[in-house]
Order: sequence, then structure tokens, then C-alpha cells
Amino acid sequence: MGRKSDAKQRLLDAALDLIWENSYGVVTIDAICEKAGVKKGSFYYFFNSKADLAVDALEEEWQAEMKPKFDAMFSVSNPPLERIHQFFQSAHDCQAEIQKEHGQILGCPCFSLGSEVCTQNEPIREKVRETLNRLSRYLESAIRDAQAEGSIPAGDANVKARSVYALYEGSLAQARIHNDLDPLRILPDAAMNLLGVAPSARPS
Amino acid sequence: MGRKSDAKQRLLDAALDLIWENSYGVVTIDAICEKAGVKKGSFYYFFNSKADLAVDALEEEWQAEMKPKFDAMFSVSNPPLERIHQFFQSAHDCQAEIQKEHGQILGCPCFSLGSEVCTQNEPIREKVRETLNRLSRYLESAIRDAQAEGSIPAGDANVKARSVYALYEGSLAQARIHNDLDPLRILPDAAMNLLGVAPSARPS
DNA sequence: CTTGTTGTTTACCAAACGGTCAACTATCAG
DNA sequence: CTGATAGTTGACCGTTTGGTAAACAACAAG
Repeated sequence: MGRKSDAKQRLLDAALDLIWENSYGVVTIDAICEKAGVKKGSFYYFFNSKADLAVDALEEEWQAEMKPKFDAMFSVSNPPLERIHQFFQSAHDCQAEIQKEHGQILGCPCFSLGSEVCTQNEPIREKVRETLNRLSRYLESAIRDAQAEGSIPAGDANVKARSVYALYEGSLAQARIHNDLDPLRILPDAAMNLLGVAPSARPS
Repeated sequence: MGRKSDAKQRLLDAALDLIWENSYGVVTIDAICEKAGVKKGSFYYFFNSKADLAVDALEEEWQAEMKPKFDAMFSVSNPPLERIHQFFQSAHDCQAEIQKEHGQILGCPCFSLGSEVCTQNEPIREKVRETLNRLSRYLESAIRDAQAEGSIPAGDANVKARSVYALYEGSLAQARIHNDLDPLRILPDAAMNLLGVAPSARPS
């Protein structure tokens, strides 16, 4: 019934790319349409506004890219400290690859977008919050497991997870601002310090 | 010789306020002029562009607000751990006050602005870098002093400072996104954990 | 083949935007 | 008083922007 098209998907991809590389405010609907190879009339057939598109793009990105990746990375079949370490290592490796391609470290699209528009657009803010919370929960669970096996001192796992997560996002943003991988190189060690893991007990 | 005016200062103040509360990209020159009570012709008498104004506003903010504050806070007459603790405590207190006034936590204007425009405007990026480095140096010096007096484990003070600073900025941005003081409440403790300070040896 | 549904295109509009300019005004030095 | 200097104003321009609407094209089910 009716015509088929991948224009909506192309719009989602183009929008995320442009916003990630630049910023939400500076990316125009016209620019998204041009990058996606879609006329503006079609844009408004699929979405009501740029904010609408952004919310959908964030959800898409989580479902298609991030969730599968984190499900694998935080698999319970890995030792908890290994999961956490892998998480930070992967942040470094991903951004290194992005820097090779774009000549620029781009950081975390969700966090950058959230910090930019959280005072201006409630739906986007809510979607960002949701995504960040989902991510933080992976850390929290791994921390709890690490505590259970005794490789991390006791204490509120939720609080610890949010601290570690703040360190993570802060390091990513710093890397973006300086276009320098260094903050991400020292990140795994800093995270272990923050969690109180003895240097001798750390994954490589 | 000639006419006197505080229009330039009013423009700087208005721009910083608007960008801080919203974002760089969404704030128009017209809006800045209106808030400052200045006609657009005068704007272009003082500045060449919005980016120009932003660079000047950042420098102004550093010289007039931040530098004096940090010079006092990181005074060598305070014990080093006290300085660091006070730094994080003040982050909480400042944002609490802002939240009372604006109904919204605004975070660090320099970091938010930097993360937003660093891929689009080199002069702003450079000024942000400079400001962030200046700030990080206060931490680095305090950490070095703390190590010298033995209240913090040894290790590269610069690396430690940048980790702590990433935690700081990440927590501020998180507080902004969630409009929640919680990340800042747990920040002082997290910083002490990150620095490896024994719970018994911490400032109140 | 027809008909309803889904998607595409083009042209268009009004508002907002960045930026310019020439005329005007206040102030101070001599 | 007279310039020169520093700052102000309002009108204006071309472009970009978000947003609309109506005609058109592909497709599938009956």
C-alpha cells in the first residue's frame, strides 16, 4: 500500500552527522535536506520540525548503534572490571578513528547536543536524559558486580556510576574542544582511580 | 577626546548572559543588541561579528570574574586540599544560586560554548582553550602542593589535574542537562576519591 | 484498470537575519 | 568658538530561513 522510500532514514542519518560534526543550532533544515538528498517538502512530510527530527535521530542512534555495542561490551560473561575498562578503551579507540576520518574528534553527540539545547527544547532534553540514564545504568550494574566480587570498595553504586560517567563525558568533551586524544588516553586509569581499584588489580 | 559610553560593556554582558542561558548558535546579534539596549549600528561599531564579541566576552569574564575568584580560592595561604575542596564546593554553591535566580542550572559558559563551536570557529576555540588551561593550572598547582606535603599520592600532577578537571566539567554539564544539583553534591567526594585522598584526611 | 495510499516535487511566502551606510550628536583639546 | 574624535541612530538591502500548499508520481489491493 503506497510508495516506498528510505528518505526518512537518510534524513535521520544526515541530521545526526551534521549535528555531531557542528552543532544543533547551526544546522539548518535546508542543510539536512541537501545532505540527505531530499527536498524540503519531503522533510515536512516526515517531521514537524528540526527538534522532532533530532529526538527521532537520538532514539535511532541508541537502538541501532549504541545499545547493541553496549550489550556486547557489558556482557555478564566478562569480568566486571574488564567491562568497565573496555568501555573507556573503546571511547578512546572510537574517537581515534573519527579523528582519522574527520580530522577532528567529535565526542559524544548526545551529551553535546544535550548541553547545547537543554534550556531551549524540552522534548530533546528529555530524550537526552533518557539516553544518558540508559548508558549510566550499564556502568552502575558493572560497578555493583565488581563490588560483589570484591574488586571495588563498597559504596552506593549509583553514585559511583554517575561520578564515573561525569568523568567520561567530561573527558570526551575535553577531547573534542582540544581535538586531542590525550584526555581519553588517561581516562581508563583515572576511572580506576576514581573507583578505588588498586593499580595491581587493573585490567591491561 | 570624543564621546563616552558603556555600550561596549553592556554588549559584552548581554552576550555572555544570553549565550550562557541558551547557546551560542541560537543567540542572534539582534537579540544581543536588544538586551543591551544598543542599536545594531553601534554593535558593528564595536565588533566585527558575533564571534568577535564572544572572544572578547570570554576574556572579559575571565579577567573580571573568574581570575580574582580563583586567585582568592587558590591562595597559597590555604592548605592545598582545602583549596581543591573549596573549588568544588564553590561550584555547587554558585550553581545553586543560579538555579534559584534562573530556575535553571547553567553550568560553565566557557565549556558549553567551547563544546558547541569548537569545530566551527577557530578564534573562539582558541580563547576557550586558553581559559580552560588557565583554570586547570590552578588545580595542577594545588595538587603539586598537596603531593609535596604528602596528603596526596605521587604521580604526574598535570595528568591528575586534567582528570579532575574533566570530572568537574562533566559534572557541571550533567547538572545543566538534568537541571539537578545532585552531580555537584557528590562532586567533592568524587574528586577526593580520584585524587586518592583517604576519607579520614578530607576537609569538611 | 481503477482507486486509495504513500511519498515527491516545485514554486512560493513572510519573517528574520547579518551587514552597510550616511547623517547625526555629544564631548574634549586648543 | 572650532575642529577633531568617539559614539549613536535609523533606514535600508540582499540572503537565508522555516514553513506551506497544490499538483504530481509510484505502488498495491480490489
